[in-house]
Amino acid sequence: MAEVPEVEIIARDLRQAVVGRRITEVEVLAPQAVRFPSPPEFVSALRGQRITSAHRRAKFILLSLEDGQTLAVHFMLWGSLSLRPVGSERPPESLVVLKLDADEELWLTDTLGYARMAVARAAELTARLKLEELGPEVLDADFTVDRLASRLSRRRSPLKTVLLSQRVIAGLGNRDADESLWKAGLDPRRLATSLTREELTRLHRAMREVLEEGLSLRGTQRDLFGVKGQARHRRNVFECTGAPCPSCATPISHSRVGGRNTHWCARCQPESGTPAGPTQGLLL
DNA sequence: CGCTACCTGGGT
DNA sequence: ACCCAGGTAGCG
Repeated sequence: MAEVPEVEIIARDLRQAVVGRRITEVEVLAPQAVRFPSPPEFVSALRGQRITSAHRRAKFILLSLEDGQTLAVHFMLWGSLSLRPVGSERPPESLVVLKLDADEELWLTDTLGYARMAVARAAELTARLKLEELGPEVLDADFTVDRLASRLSRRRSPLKTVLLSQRVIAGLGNRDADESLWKAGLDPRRLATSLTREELTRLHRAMREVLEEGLSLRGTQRDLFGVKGQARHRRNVFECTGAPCPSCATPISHSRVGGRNTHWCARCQPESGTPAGPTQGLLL
């Protein structure tokens, strides 16, 4: 439920509503949600700190603290952050609660319980979370077709598998990878190294459009304030197995690629040859 | 590099 | 009663 558009929306909300505020209390309700340091050290590292900035890198949210440390948050599959007035009823899936200036609370919630937080000085955090090893951000202005081409040339695996690796390219999750490949008219099972220049151009454009659209609709989930995003009904292939392709009406195929659920249109995304591609189709 | 564990709620 | 999940670390 938490792909890059959803994470970016929360990061933007945090920049607006949480930066400049002070963490006055910390409650660790689920100790496994704190990656490092130990939960008691985590609490004392955060307590009293003012939050000075909020950024996203891949699917991490990074909150800078005034003493130079950084709080990292990762939602994994179903995690989220919510900002609510003190006294609001906390959902049972709350993992960590940060009280802000005595009047609001920031909740890390996750029904699956995989979401994680970590605190350390920037250099240590970068090393332990391997942030330097992450690939270029799809949404960055300097992410060019050339950059995509050189990143994809590094691994001989199925396109879908390579696109999901944040160490190759940072930006696509399972849903957005399937949607991007559909828009680009590319079979997810093709070797990542096999794309022509024209196909790379289509993929580059599709990836950026998919993420931008998700952002403009404010994601599929609730934002920091509990408002639902509108992107959830804008899927063309993801979890649409058997439904007609929006471009050509062929039933959408489904299988596992690299252990992940994968959905595509066998007609618009042929294994080889010169596809028409849904971008030249009737819809969207 | 590909597979599995991690965990709980909701869907089948 | 199963089964499965939009992510990732860690293992063989």
